[in-house]
Parts: sequence; C-alpha cells; structure tokens
Amino acid sequence: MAQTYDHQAVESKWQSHWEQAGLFQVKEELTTPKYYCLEMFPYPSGRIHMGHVRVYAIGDVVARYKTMRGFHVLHPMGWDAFGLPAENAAIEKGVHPNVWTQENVAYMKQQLRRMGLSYDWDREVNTSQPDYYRWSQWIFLKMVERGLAYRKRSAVNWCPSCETVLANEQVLAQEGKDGGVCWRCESIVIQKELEQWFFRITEYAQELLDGCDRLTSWPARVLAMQRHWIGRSEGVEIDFPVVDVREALTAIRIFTTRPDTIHGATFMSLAPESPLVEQLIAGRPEADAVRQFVERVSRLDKATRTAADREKEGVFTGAYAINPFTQEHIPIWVANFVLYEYGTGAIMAVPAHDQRDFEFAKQYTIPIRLVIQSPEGTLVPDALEAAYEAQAEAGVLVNSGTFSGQSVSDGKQSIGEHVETQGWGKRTVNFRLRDWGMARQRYWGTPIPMLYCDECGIVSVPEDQLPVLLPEDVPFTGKGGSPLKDSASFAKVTCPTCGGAARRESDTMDTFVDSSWYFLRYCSPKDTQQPVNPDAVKHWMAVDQYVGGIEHAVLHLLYARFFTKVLRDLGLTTVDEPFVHLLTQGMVTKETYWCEEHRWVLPSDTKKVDGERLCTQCEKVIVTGRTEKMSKSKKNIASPEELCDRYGADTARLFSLFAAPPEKDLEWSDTGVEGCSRFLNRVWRLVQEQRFVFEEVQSTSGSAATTLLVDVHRATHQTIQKVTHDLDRDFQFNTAIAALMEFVNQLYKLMKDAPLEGLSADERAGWRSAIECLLLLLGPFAPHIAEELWEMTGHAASIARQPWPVFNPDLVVSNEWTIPIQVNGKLRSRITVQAGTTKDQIIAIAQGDDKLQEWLQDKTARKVIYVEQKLVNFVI
RNA sequence: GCGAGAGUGGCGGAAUGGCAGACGCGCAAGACUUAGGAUCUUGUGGGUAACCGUGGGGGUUCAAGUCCCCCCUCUCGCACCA
Repeated sequence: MAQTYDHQAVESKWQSHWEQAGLFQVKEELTTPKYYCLEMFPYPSGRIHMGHVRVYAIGDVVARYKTMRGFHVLHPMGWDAFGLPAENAAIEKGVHPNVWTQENVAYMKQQLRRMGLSYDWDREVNTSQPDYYRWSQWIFLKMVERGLAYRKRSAVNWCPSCETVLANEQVLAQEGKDGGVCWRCESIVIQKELEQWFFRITEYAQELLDGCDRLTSWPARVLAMQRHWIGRSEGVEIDFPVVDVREALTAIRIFTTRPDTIHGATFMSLAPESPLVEQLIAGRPEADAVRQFVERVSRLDKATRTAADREKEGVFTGAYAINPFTQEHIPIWVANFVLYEYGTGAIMAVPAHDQRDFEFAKQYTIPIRLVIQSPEGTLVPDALEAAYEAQAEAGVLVNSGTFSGQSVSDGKQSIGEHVETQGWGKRTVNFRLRDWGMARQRYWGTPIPMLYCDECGIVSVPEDQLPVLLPEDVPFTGKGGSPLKDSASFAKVTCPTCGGAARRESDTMDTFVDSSWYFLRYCSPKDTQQPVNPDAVKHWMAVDQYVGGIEHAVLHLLYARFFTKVLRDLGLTTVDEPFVHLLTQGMVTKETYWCEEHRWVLPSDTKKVDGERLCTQCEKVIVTGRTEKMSKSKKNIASPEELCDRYGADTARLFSLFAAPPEKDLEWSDTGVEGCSRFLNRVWRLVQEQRFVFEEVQSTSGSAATTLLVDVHRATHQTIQKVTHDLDRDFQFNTAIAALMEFVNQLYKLMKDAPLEGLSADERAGWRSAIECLLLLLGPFAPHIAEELWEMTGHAASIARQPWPVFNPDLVVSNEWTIPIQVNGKLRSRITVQAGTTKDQIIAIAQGDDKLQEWLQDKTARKVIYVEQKLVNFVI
C-alpha cells in the first residue's frame, strides 16, 4: 500500500475535472440564498507569493463552505492590472506594459489554478483592458457632470532631473538631506504646482463617517483608522480684523476647536502657502525675509515638512490683527507647522494651551497668557513648562473677561455663541479628509476622458466615443511628464462641441479608481452597454465576505465605499456599503538570517554545525534576525511553486490556514508544512485501510449499539459540531483544522482498539459515515485529496456540491461524564459517573472519593458549587 | 503624542468566568527496518516533593489566562489637523 499519495497526479486531475465540468460557474438563482465571497484581486506583478496563497486559501474555504451550506456563491477573480511596475518594465526592458502585464496575468492565473481555487473564471475582470476601463471613464464623466470630479491647482512631487511627477512612495528620505530624493536618480525632489483632477470625496465625508457605525462586522482597528482618516472636528471660524490694512485684506479668518481659549490668543500664524501672506507683507520692510522663509519651507516635500518632530519655525510679517475678544493687537506670523489645506490655513495661537504654539512662543519670546486654570488652581503662567491642553478635566476659564469662571465646555459653548451673535464668524465642522487627487502623469492607467479646447475650455469626451484608448505608439524613456504627451495620435483631437482643434488630457487615473468598483463589475462582467447591470448588482451586492490585507485599511477600503455611494446616487446600485463582513488577514513572515559579511542570506546558504548556524561561504556565525514579512531583500521568501511541487496545493492551503488565526501574522515554518503534509497522508492511509466498509457486504451480526459504534458516532458528530462552530464564528480555520486532526487521531485509535474484521453491518455503516464526514469537512480546506477519496469510496458527484454534514446532538453526548472535583477552587480529584447522574448523587460520590478525604478531612463544606456536567467545588 | 492590538511550554498556538497548554512543530524513548531525514507507538510546562505556573502589582468571585483598577514591555497604524 502506498505510504504517501501522489499529490501531483491527484491535484491536476481534479483541477481539470472541475474546469471541464464548469463546477464553479454561478448564475443568479432564486431558489437558494446568494453569497458573495470576494478576495482583493492581485496586481499582476509576475508571480504569486505566500501572501496570495494565504488570502486566496481563506477566501476559497469560505466560498466552498458556503456552497456546501446551500448558498449559491459568487466567487470571482480578476486583475488590478494598471500600475507603475509595468511602465518601469517598459523603461528597463523595453517590453510594452500591456505585453508585460498580459504575460504576468497568464502566468499567475495558471499558478492560481494550481491552488485549486473555486473561481468562476467566466467572470474574470482585467482593469487594464478597454472593456473594463471604458466604464471607469464613463463613471468619471458622470462624476464630472455631478461636480464630483473637478480640477484645481495642487502641489506634486517633481524630480527636476527625470522631469517627472513622483508618487509619495517614490520620494525617499535620505540622511543629511533636508527633504526627499528621487528613487531613481536621487536628485532632491521639489514641489511643483500643477492643475490636477480631484474627486470630491469630502462631499461624502459625513456619510462615510456615519457608515463606520454600521459596519459592525469590520475589524475595529480598520474602522478606527478610517474614522481617524476622515477626522471630523467641530469648532468655530472667527474673523480677526487686520490693523493697518493693505491690499483690501481687512480680516483674517481662523479655525479653532478651542474657542474657550481665545482670550489667550497672543499671536496668529498663517500657513506659508497662504495667498494672504503676500497681501499682508506688501510694502512692509519684513517682506523679503518672509518671502525667503516661505520659499525655503515650500521647497520641502510634504512628508518632511509635516513630520511631527520638526522644529517649529516662523517669521513675523510686520502686520497685526485684533483679537475681537480682547481688542488687543497681536502679531501675525508665518509658521512652518500651519497647514494650508486644513481649516482656513490660519490659526489663532494660544501658547498657554497648545503645545505647538507654546514651543513657538518660547522660541520667539511671545507672551504666554494663562486663560484656563487647572482644577487644582496651581498653574502659574510664568512657570509653565508645557501647554496646559487638558479639556476633559474640569478646567476653569480665567482672564477671560465676562467668561471667566466658566468651565471649559461651557466656555466653548458660550464663546461660540458670542462669535455668532456678534457676526464675527460661525460654528463649523472640519474634516481632515481631503479631496482625492486622482490624476497621475503616467501612461499605464485609465486615460481621463477629457479634452482641452482653445474655444470651449475643458470638454468631456462624449459618451459614445468611449473608450478613450491608450495609444500603442508611445516611447518609454522615463523622462518628461506623462508619456501620453508624446503620442501625436493621442493628443491631437477635434473638439466635439465646436469642431476646432483640441488637446486630449494626457493624465491617467490613479489605479485606486479601477479597484474602487471592480466588485460591482463582477456581477455582470460582460455587459457591453453599461458599467454594471442593476439587476445583477441587486442580486449579488453587497459582498458578504471580503478578504484582504490590512494595508488597504484606509485607501482602497475608503475609496470603494465612496464609489459605492456615488454609484448608488447614480442609480446603479441600491446598497450604501459594499462590504458587509471584512476579514483582514495578517502577513506571512519568516525568520531572517544575517551574515556580517554577506548580509541577508538564504536559509539554503547556511548550515548547522554543532547547533550553530554558519554561512556556507565564509563560515562565519549567522545571526538569526527578526521574523519579518517575507521579502526578496531580506531573503526570507518561501516559494509557492516549490511548495506545490513538493507537497501539493492542499498542503500549502492547509498550512496557511492552520498555523495561525487568519487575522494574525503567520510565521512560516518548513517543519510545520511537513506536519500538514503528514496529516493529509494519514487521512489518505486511513481511508485506504477502510475502503472495504464502502463495499456491499452481508451483515455479519445484529445491530446492537456497540461501544465502538457509539465512540465512532460521538467522534464524528463532535467534529462536525466543532468544525461548523469554528467556521461560523469568525472563520477560525486553525482550530477547525485542529479538530479534524484530532478526529483522525481518534479514528486511528478506535481502529487500533477494535480490529476491522468482523464488523457488524451497523458498525460498517458507522465507519462509513465517519469517513464521509471527514472528507466532507476536509473538502473546503484540502479539496483535491477530499475529492479523490470521495470518488474512491464510490461517490459519483463532486464532493464540492454535497451538503455540509449536520451533527446530531444526541450522538455528541457521552454516556459517561468525567467531573473534576475541586476543594476551594483547586483541582483535587476527578470522578467518572454515568451520564444523567443527578447533582445530589454526584456530590455524594465526590464526598466519598478517596483522594478527596485528605482535603475534606472531617470538615463540612460551607458551600458546594455544582456546575452541570462541568465540576464540583467544595468550599471549606 | 493619538489610535488599535498583543504578552500563555523550547516554538506556532488552544481554552462560552469552571480540569491551563487542544492541535501542530520540536525533542526523547521504543517498534518496524540493511538503513532512514519514511511510518507507527508512547512520553513531553517547571519542581525530588509539598507545590508553583498565563508580563508585574492589586481587586471582584466558591472559581480569573479570561472581568475591574494601576503599571511594564512589544507590534502595527496615524502623526504639527489648530
């Protein structure tokens, strides 16, 4: 008998079987409930990695499980196929981005097939192909119509040497340089103002925030991150009149969440980018110094400038404003830490009660006035070492005119009201969330379907002219702006309005646009008339279970929510939120090895000598580094392909589900993989040894409920119960698989204790049902081996289409109970009684237990705690 | 600084307030073998023992890894948002 099964043969056999039978194609049905299971689609980078194995294994178990539970399951897959790496490949290797991408898609698709994933490939979506991106363009046009897409000037990272726009991720920090450098040429990156396209996501800020409260099946930390990202804060906008007015700037409006501290505002700060600065300094002696400061600050890239630990710096404008509450003249400064995009780009500075203002005031010797006294009343203005920012505590307003004596919260309220009644400003809400700058000066993305006409200005491409195709004749040099600018065939166009000469928009869309609605496209992927078929969307949406990496906690998941609301308002869907349940799986990590001579080294370049790990090249001792996310640079990669070759897809799947709970990081372990492989071989042999119970035989004896039968039944039904429970409750795959392992161990043990010869008909039936349940429960996790054994045991129809087994509560319970006996909460003994023994009987038996005499002695228990079938505790 | 999460054997990890350490890895002994890094069986938290054990200290409870309070450490995310 074969000791191990041939996973290669079995797996490829079933992969083609499933495919030929179209087993995983799904249609809208009305007879069974729908379930939409979705994993985040991959970027076709070339090869799948262990992170993919993990996320797709998780999704596949969910899809297969729900199918067996009687749902018709939509489980689609596609490609997030636009993006920078394709363009870099074009620059570096001269291969066209489309060719590179399509080759990668083909290769990775074959890799995914080898994993035995239950996708409906008929619904495959590829965002880089015109049949998809024309609808991204269509949606864009609708958003233009509704004012949800618009142009405005905005700063971008610009590499003067490459003459190109850089994404934030392409700007690298470098030691000793004040500001970031280009990832390719290491030139200092500057900020450049460009007209750009934006999505007005801020229009939905409040709804996106409110929606978080209803996403009760999302991980708390994802919701926390989204709430923080949206960042709602309530405050007051207040006008501070300018003294000695120039250039018609009569007042400066500030935003504050702490109106209660306004009597302590001893200066004011403007953002360096604010146009007010120039109006304010015109003709003043300070003008040059201010301009120099602004120039210096605005050269820095954003990440550097806004680093929290950056020193507070500023310059006095020479101008003064009037604090409307105190009538004092306070100096107006320009400060590096004030953000132009937030609030009004101007703040009142209250050094006593804001740490940033405090540091600034100390540096430039500006008065610090205490206007909130702590409950203890111990704060002394001149002795403050840090700002007193506490607001929740019962601080009291002081030095605040008629408002003195009020609590902080009363002060906020009454000062806010006073501002409004005096006409000095208004109470308002501010969000941290900014509009989404979605234009990229890149080739490999969805072209933005807009034109610039000298006569008509900005013109939309008419709907019937979509898609705006990406031109093929584009040189990839890595220089200049968008490569599309260099395509004559693309750029030149006639204006659809006036027929005159016009120029096409050469920017493309951020790839996050493509992935913001792909889950809707899966519902009707081949529709040529509209982006989505509203009926299909109505049937399938929302996604019942979404699975993906935590790295998308904010951007993708927020954008997808935004798009869903936009498309709802366009009448294309009726759901408010796209994803009901969200599972964010952890990273796949592995130990790293460090050789002081050869830096990071592959495990295969090390050897163990006398318990010490040495570098095979230089014999130096290897330091075992931290366990980190798998990465090429750290050389701690495990290859899915090698894994499938050596152990098979079932083992790969099983290990990635077993080694850790899905939401936690998974530490890769080669020996752990072997353990899973061993388990599958144990299953294989177990079924081989028991195959005869599936053969028709005459019954050899009566049908009494033998001990063996009871034990087999109990093990079976306990396992069904446990696995079902673990899957229903937050998909605890690791404990579900542990239960299956335990079940197999039990069956081996039972087999050993009771030889299989001479089984009664009932016992054979019991074994048969045990094996069947084992295979059914294993099916979602290790589908190939389950399918093969299912067939071998005489079943014609695919195991993937069988109903999930149901446990019988009567068979789960044991006929005897083992009850732990405690004295004062400490375990002292254990008794075994017949099931159904009453409380009083059990207590009596326990009291008579030999082992307990030492502890009970002659004392009477003060109290006896009895927990049904669980324990007895004597309190003495 | 703000937010989230986590600290349990040699390791990954289990435990609706009710037998701490399921399951797996590793390790040890044995079996089968010419041999095995295959497979099978048994054992495996610490301690000679009484006992002690879930980061530390308090508390609630008949009973705490689990609930409450304080503290420590680590990881991740955000980070000058007025």
